[in-house]
Amino acid sequence: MKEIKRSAKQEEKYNLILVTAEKLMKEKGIYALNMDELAKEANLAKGTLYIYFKSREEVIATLAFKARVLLLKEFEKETAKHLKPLDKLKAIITANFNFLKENSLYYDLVSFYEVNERETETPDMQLVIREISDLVIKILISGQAEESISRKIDPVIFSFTMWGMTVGLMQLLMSKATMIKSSGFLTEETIISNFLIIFEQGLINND
Amino acid sequence: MKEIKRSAKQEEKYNLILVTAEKLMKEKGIYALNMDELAKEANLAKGTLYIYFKSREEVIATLAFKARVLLLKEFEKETAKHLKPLDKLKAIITANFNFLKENSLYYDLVSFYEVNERETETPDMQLVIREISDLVIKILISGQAEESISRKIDPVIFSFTMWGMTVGLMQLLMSKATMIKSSGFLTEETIISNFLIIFEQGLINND
Amino acid sequence: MKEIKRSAKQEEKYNLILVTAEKLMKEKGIYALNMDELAKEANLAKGTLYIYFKSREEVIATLAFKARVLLLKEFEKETAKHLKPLDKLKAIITANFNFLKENSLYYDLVSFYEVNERETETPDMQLVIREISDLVIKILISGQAEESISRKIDPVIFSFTMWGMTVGLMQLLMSKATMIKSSGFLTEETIISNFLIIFEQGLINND
Amino acid sequence: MKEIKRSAKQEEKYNLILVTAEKLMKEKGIYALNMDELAKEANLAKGTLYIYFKSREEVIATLAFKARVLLLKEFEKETAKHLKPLDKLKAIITANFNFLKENSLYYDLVSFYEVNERETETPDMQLVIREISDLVIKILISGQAEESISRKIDPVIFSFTMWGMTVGLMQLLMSKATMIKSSGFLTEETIISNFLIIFEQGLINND
DNA sequence: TATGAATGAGCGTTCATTCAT
DNA sequence: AATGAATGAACGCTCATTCAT
Repeated sequence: MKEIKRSAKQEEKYNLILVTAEKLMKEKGIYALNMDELAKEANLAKGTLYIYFKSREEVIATLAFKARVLLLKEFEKETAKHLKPLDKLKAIITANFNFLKENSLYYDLVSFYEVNERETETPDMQLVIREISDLVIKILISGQAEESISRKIDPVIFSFTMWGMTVGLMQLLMSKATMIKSSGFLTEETIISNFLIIFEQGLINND
Repeated sequence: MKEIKRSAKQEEKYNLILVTAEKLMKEKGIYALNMDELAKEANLAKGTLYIYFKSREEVIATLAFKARVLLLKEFEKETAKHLKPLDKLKAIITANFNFLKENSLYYDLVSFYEVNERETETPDMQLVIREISDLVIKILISGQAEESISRKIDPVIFSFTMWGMTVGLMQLLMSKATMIKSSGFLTEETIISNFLIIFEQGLINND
Repeated sequence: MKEIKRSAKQEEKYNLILVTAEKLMKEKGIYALNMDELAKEANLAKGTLYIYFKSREEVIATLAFKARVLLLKEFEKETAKHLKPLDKLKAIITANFNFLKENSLYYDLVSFYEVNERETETPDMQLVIREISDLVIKILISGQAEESISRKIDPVIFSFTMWGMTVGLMQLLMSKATMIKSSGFLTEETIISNFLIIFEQGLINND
Repeated sequence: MKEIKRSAKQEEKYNLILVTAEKLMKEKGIYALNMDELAKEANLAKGTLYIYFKSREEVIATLAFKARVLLLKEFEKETAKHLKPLDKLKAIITANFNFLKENSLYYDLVSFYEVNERETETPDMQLVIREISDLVIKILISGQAEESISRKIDPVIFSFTMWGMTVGLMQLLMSKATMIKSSGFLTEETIISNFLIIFEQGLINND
């Protein structure tokens, strides 16, 4: 994605656009990003945006890509801290949750592309998802090898399932954030820990 | 929600708008619904739409409401077919999946209102979600009473968790539908059944 | 203007429309009058309005007519209280001001038709203006006859001039009402009395 | 008000819009100005209008501002031609009348903003009115100083009164233009001169 | 490369009026 | 006479994209 070599100055401008887009989206949401405002906020001409990005869509897609990469890095970092496969998987879920809390825009971006089948979903982007998927698959296989994780679960399918249910739960946490806060009973943490209980229980080998 | 009595003719027109909106959204997505096209496709004047619906938003909200009600009904019907709590819960997930397959727009609408905190989310609409939630809670409690389901799981939190992870998985199934089909390995059915294994394992009482 | 004989019931409905229109215009201004709201507020079908009035314009025109008649009556009543021609004229200006204060909508309506040359300005309506004009002319002539008012002033022209400047001043009073209140210096009363000084001085016979 | 420097070409387009708006308003009235027609008539895309003006309202406000400035300039020019305060004041009224005859739209615009308390009434615009007001106040004070004008009249209040009654008279002249012409008796000139007689008589010092 | 003026299709909504019943 | 559903032109405004300079 735009891996053409660029001068430092160009690189800078490219990043400026991205950073500014991020800032604006944080303020008003993904859909509200608009090229006029983006240009003005970045102190660039509108036309310039179109030199660096083919379309508004591409700006968003690029950011979504970055978000995924960041998420992947986070997963790699957190799983590395644990030895047991199950702990690694739980670490992914926790990392996911923390990432959401600290980068809710990034999370929106991940979901945005998850929920809608976009034409701009480039090979690059799919690759990252694939890597996340592979990470999970490897962990699961190793867990089955050491017999801590049930062999009933297919690793490839599981990586898919795990991603879906985790993202779904996070989305719900976000969309119901105010409801949760005002409930006086639910907290994000208890919801997550309850989920982890089921999740762990669901995976362990009982034979 | 528009439960004012109407003549048969009016009812017909009201439904015509809804059906047409549904059709258009199926073709192009929820966001793409636009009043010009809706009017033209329904062979009505644009102004007529505004006799039956206060706004574009209300058209969508009405459909979303219908979708939720339909889903609730489906859940009630399917859970009634089973006796064991765990089977009831699994029936909900399966019903969810089947509903998705047959009414993918409706499913989009459910998620749409799930993901975005809309102002048009009326008490009516929340009530339905509440009822779905209650259905799950009751099943879980009865499962814990008969000791088939682990007491580690909080019923209220679980109803929340279950909804989030299920919707998330369904969304992923939808957005990756073509990918799944072309994988030659994954099928929606195997994904669901794998999920059910984890789900069941995660809930059962091991004491 | 709609002087066709009507049954009492019809007359009642006709008046209901007018009264309701008046009420709505008081709340939101002349321009904001809208037939939907008018029908709903009067508990009539929209079509019914068009039985009694040819158009929205006619509703407004009718009310403007009533306003003028009321104003004329007021002038007649107030001038009758005085003997001296100059006092009569001053009474008209004061009456005008009081009328404005108590019936600002009616005043708006008078100005509305004064400022814009409407096609709906019917002979009836012009007649009332003519009568107001005649009232002023007669007073002026009598003042000139008794030599209290300068003969330099042409009565017919004066009736025109007086109407223009008075309405103009009243309009300004209305449009600058908040400014006047907040000035801490100007009051409507001092403005009027200052005007009356000039007015009187301008008319009296100095020979 | 849009005093940002612009290229000649832009200035030209800016003026084109204003000139076209003026033309259209002359044909159909202020209220009838509409952006579609304006764009078409000016051979510009609708969006282009919104580059130069924030809104329809701003187009009108800009024209109204120009009208006021023009009027003020006219007043300054005409008053400068006279030495005696009373002659200066009469010159203002005459200038007002001539301005009206030659720029009836501009006059409408002045009244438009006079009659309706608009939100777009910016400080700039108020300043001009203020300057007109100050011009009158100074003349009156100098007239009182040299004892040609009655001290009974408060200068500040008078500037208000004079503006109201003059604008009112002009409006009436405009709205009754056809009636006046067809009367065979009234002419605009005799109306104005009659008004001036009263006006002068009303102000002079009789002590 | 950079600019930013220009475009114009598109949008949701309003509302005076008509007309079949 | 009375209804109110239906009409559809009209409106102000937005914004992603283009392109001459």
